[in-house]
Amino acid sequence: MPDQTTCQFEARPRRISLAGAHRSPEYCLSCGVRGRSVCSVVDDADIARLAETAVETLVLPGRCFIEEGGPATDFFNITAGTVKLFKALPDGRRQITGFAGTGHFLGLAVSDHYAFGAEALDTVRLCRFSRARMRHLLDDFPRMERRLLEEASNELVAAQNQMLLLGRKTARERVASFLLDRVQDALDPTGVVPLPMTRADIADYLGLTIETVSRTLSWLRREGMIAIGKGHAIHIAAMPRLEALASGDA
Amino acid sequence: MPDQTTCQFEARPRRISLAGAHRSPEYCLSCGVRGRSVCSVVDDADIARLAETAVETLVLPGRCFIEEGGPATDFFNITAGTVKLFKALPDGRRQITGFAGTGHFLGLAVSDHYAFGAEALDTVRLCRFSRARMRHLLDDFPRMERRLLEEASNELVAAQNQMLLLGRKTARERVASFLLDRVQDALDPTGVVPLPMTRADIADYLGLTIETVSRTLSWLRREGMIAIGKGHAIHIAAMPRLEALASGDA
DNA sequence: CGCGTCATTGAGATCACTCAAAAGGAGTGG
DNA sequence: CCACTCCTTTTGAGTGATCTCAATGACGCG
Repeated sequence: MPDQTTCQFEARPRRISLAGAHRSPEYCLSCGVRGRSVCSVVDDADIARLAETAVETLVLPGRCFIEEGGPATDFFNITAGTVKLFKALPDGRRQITGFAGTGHFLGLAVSDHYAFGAEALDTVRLCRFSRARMRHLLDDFPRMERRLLEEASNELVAAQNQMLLLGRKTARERVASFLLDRVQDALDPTGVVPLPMTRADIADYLGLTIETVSRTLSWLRREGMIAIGKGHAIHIAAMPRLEALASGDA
Repeated sequence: MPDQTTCQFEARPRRISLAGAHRSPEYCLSCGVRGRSVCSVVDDADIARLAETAVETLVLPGRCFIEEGGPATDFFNITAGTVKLFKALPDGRRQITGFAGTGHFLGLAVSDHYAFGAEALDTVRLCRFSRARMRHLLDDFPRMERRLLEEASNELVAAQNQMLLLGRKTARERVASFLLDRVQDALDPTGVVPLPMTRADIADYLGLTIETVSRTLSWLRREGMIAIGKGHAIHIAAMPRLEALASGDA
């Protein structure tokens, strides 16, 4: 079982390319994530610059690869898997500030210390950029900065939505909002929500307890709004009712 | 009395410069806010480009100048006063997502609709940039984009802190955190916190009710941690105890 | 002085939390 | 294949922090 208290780098880093003395750009060119991430703004011709800057890293489930308060040495681009971002209080209370999936960019910080921690939910693959190398990259590709600004803007909007949720919504509204966000994120029109996170993670994300999350999901099931399947998957049975609940119209 | 429900543009816009056919750059050159805002990255030589892009606007206390969900037509740079940013639910519940003061840049959004509303707390002066003009400005001054990215990063960190507060802190911890943030913001080492906002605003910011905010401030006073002065000003009497409370060490 | 708004304080209600126990699932080893 | 363990999830009962409702007090303004 992964130890949640020790937040160590248990990753296995290796260079993107293993062939030849130079790191090859083929990896980036064939990267399925490129279209969805900051990397998309770098042309094929310049991709070598990108490839030689990145280090591929694998993070095992439950492992922490960003330690809250630790020195901010790297930026990360997630190429596979899902991570949770969180902040903690000295007595152990936790708030998950977001879940970051494939294509997400992590580590934006003016300070030289990370303001949050990051832990892998499942096996996560990511590209790692040292701060110094990233700075050179941004100097050479100003379009990356624009793209990062877009991403940061989107995250700010999400953060504001989450503040509304945490500050003003009831437990039922929070869980409904969460499920809808997830189904949006999964781009699955059938209404099946994959939940790679535990009840504890959902609770820490919604500012609730495990018990309240569980009770609320049971209530949604009894009300016929969702169906709870095997293996952490939930099917949304009454989308309009759930949407009304999530937006507080109920 | 300002009507909070109608969120209209009650501002009095006028061009920055009134002298001559061309808008003069003197306004920006002598602007006391320039050093603290995105404008600082534009050299004196190029300041005319900046000046001709901005429109000075005055917003009266209690007036809304960004309507949540309305078309995102402009960006804003606050040159005087304080505004509150908020989101609302259909039934009237509100969450203030932040207070923005002099030098702050508003309106970052990828969407063409504002994700939040903004209302003046006191008389607010701001520079207004249309989206189209702003885009040209960013094309010409890439350093502005970098500066905006820094500002967005800082706001993200603040948003994450606020999520921790809203999701996991008690009422006492929230109020203590709020007072400390304010004193930090005011750069006043004497520990006097100016509070230009009402109890209702504080409550909507901290995810509490007016009554709880009031009760908690009274409790802090009884405990000797603060002194409540005239005219919405609070003096912090026991900084270390307040800090311990805010961080959850109590 | 009288009015409206904002802030404080009190009493009771409620939603979510805490504590506790049982049920469900996954992995391991006999 | 089953027994066993560990962990997660669910459900129940009671508590408590915060909310709601209500009244009073303080302040500014015409």
